[in-house]
Amino acid sequence: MAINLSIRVLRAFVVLADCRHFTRAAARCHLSQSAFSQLIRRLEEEAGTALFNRNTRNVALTAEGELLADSARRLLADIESSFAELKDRTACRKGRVAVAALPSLAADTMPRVFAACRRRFPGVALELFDGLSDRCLELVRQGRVDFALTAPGSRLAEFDSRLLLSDSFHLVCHRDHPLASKRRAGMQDLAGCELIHFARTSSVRQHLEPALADVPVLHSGFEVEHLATVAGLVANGLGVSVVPALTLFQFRRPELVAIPVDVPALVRPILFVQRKGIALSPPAAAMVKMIEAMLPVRRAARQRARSEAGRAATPRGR
Amino acid sequence: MAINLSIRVLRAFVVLADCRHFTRAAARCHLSQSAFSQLIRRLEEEAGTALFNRNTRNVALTAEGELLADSARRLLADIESSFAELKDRTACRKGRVAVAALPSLAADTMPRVFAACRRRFPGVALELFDGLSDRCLELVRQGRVDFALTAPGSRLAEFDSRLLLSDSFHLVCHRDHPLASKRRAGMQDLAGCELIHFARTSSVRQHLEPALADVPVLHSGFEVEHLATVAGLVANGLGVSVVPALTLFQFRRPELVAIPVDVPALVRPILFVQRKGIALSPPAAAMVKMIEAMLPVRRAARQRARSEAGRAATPRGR
DNA sequence: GTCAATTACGTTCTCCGTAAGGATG
DNA sequence: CATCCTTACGGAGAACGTAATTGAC
Repeated sequence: MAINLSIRVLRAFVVLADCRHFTRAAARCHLSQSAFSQLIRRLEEEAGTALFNRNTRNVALTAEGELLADSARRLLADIESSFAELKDRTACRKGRVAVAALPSLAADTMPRVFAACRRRFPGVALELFDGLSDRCLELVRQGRVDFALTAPGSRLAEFDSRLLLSDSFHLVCHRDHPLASKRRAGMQDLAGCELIHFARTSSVRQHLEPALADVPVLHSGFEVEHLATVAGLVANGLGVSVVPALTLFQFRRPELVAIPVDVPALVRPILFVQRKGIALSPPAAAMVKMIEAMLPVRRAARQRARSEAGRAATPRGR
Repeated sequence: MAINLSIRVLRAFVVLADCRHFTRAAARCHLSQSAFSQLIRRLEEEAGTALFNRNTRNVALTAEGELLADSARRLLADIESSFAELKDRTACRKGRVAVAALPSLAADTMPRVFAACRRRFPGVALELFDGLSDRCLELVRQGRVDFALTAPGSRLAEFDSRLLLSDSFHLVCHRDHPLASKRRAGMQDLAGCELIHFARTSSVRQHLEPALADVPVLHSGFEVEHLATVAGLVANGLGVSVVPALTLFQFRRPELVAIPVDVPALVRPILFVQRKGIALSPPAAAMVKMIEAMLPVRRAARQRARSEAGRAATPRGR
């Protein structure tokens, strides 16, 4: 009673309806003519009626065959377009990738990733959300983004996550500051400096706090949210700050100097986070691959930044 | 590359998409859960992408799965309605039967067949064409009718035909006519009678001609086309006629008498004719079965007519 | 520890191809 | 009698079920 056709059978049926010749239709379907004959017979059994009037000389659709042929043609077109759509998505010719990232990554790394992605997969729509780690995780939780690049946040165990890179910290100060000539800095070097703090909610602050526990820094009274503000304050000699390497692009001004902080424990882990047990969509997976491929470059860039740090954080050509 | 799904697989996919539980979906598809799992895996291979995010605890569609599920639901509905339409036709719930028949059959036999057919297959549209045998055959040739009930005509070899019944002849005359009291008649009884002829094109005339070759009948001067005219002429004592049993319904008047003609060679074959090598549509085949089932009834009716013939051809109720 | 999906493996069954058969023009 | 569809039959591969395995909560 239940219908159990295969698409192959429907296609073979339509081919025979078109060329009205078993031998030729069989050849066109890459089947022996005998197999083709059996296939049509089975189809007719399933349909419960003859679909072709045929003898050894002529083959023509019956009225029922005409009816089914119309449906079959429509169905095949529909099936094929549906699968074409699916293939377009798996081949990243269509689709959408939404990413949440920390402001630092959203401002520098992700635009470069997106640019490469747009070049390679022009049909894929790209979306970016920038926010602190809790906001990033919330977007992942809601399924509004495919994945997030963020620091560890609350309830991280709800997600699948893995370490993408370990972001080191740099001391940034005015080039006229006493520390500006150093090639490397330790936490104790900050003793007596006026430190510009980040808001307590930021992951940077949360990483710095323990490391600064026993360093007698002077509190500048500034506790800002945006890196650009930090840069402005430091550039005007109102204090120094300690920022992750990934944010250094904000500090590439002639009057500023960035010095790597040599405290192995002081690193900000950047995680790749996605919903637990959810496979990435093909374009999202492709983007992740691109991000990972760009990571060595970034590491090299970090090395370059480190070696440049002795002089000044000069703006990179772009 | 080419798609080779079966409907079963699509249906299984939709079932799983609906109930998001392999074991239950497998049961609903009457498959072992293992077979079901493999089936989904094969589908995903064919689709080229994961369709479900799943672990041992949760099953949910991926974005690609959602896409395919939408298509699949639509496709299944389409396929099922197409096949339902086909089943309706094979089950004679829908369809059309067109028949060509000689005027005698079209006026009496076919209406009764059609009435029975309409009762039994109310969804089937019925069409009737009445015409002489060449016209009937032409309609069959053009495919405008499914079959014809007719006398042998020109180029009969072009068709598939078989004898449906042999129509005997009756002498019809006014009840005051000298022959009216006979129970049976031979050709020689017509000697000296005024005979009302049919048009030369009619099959009746063509059958009578040879049998009358050596009978010295008087020619009435009438040569008409319609049986009702013959009946009118005979009823008014303007002559006698010899007509096939199937036309006797035209002569059921109190003033008329019908007497069977006992000439074995004088029969008019009524053929079932269809296009060569063309299968009948299901409702047409059903109608043919009904016609054949009604034939014994007709034979019985003919017997009844014969036994009534001694008295008068009294009108049957209706 | 239990429930559920996957994997392994032997069996069954479908489907194909070769070859013989039969019908038609 | 040549062409072309159908039937017969044996083999290859797909699909199924049982049972063991893995994984999640």
